[in-house]
Amino acid sequence: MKPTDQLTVSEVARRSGYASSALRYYEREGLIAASRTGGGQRRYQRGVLRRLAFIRAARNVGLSLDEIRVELDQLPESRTPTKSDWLRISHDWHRRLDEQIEALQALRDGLASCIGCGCLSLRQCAISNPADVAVDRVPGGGAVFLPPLLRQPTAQD
Amino acid sequence: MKPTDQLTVSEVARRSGYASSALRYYEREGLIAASRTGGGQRRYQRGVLRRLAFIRAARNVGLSLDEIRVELDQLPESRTPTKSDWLRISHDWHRRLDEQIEALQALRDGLASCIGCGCLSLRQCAISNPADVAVDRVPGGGAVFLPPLLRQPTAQD
DNA sequence: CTTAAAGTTGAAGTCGACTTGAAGTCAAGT
DNA sequence: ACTTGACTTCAAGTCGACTTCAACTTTAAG
Repeated sequence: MKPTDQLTVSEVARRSGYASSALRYYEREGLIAASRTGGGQRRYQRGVLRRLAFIRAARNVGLSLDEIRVELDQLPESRTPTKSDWLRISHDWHRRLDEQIEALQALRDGLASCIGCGCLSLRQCAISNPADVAVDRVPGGGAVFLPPLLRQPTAQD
Repeated sequence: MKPTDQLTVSEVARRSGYASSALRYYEREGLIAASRTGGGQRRYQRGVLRRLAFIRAARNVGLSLDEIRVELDQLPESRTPTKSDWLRISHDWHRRLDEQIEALQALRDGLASCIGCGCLSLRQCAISNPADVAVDRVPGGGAVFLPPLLRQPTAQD
């Protein structure tokens, strides 16, 4: 096998769209791995690109790096996710997205009714008071939430 | 007029649902105002509750405090927003929410197609590569994004 | 062999929106 | 007058996900 799976940092950065500092950070966080040259430089295997695409996808869906690590650890080693792995995960992600969408729609619709009703005081306003939307707030402090911003798309060629 | 508009910090905190530290922070940031007693303690006017409700609503829609300050400054002084003020603002918020919803839907639908097509590699995946969704990225670094989490509802009585 | 580009580390900085802590002051009831 | 709880300020801390910096070292080309 050719040096095809001996990608340098800059190459992975370019192809994944992540900054090299982010790659180092992800490695420290245990999300990706790399071997080293004699001199101590990182060399990545091709598979890391798929892993990074997965990470970005998960971030887009709203998962934290901690959650992503758990998800990745569930796929033993570098085992390529099986069809059932992917089914399980994508179903979960789909559900998350649905929840986020529903929360936003409820908020938007509440706003629409506010426009109509002229409740300028916002006192009972569904927008400032979306209690029915943000339920499921876990006692411990966890929560149901809407996603952070949409991350940069992969620059992968 | 009775001391009705001489609310103490703890009272505003209780009725607005914001921590008193948050109220102090908002004051420093120029979002709300308070008068002082001889001894230097804050006394709020009733109107601050409406303002806080507005702030929470705006936060729920995804505005930053900076954006909210601009919005508030646009309403000269403590002028109660007129019908047209509110129409303008709520239209803007509605639009923002629609954008966020559309972005999430595109993401979700891309995910659905991924499940069907079995593109486990995620190479061309719409989820890791939602370029068409996150357009409008301003050159300067601004962006189009999805909202942060849904804030706590007002505890206002 | 030289050189420039690319890579290395650890520590510290950034951003937004607050919270926490320490140390001291005010307001109100008895 | 005393006590207690509410309040004050200013500085620093927090969280997540990275980025930036300084000071070196390795690699590859010429």
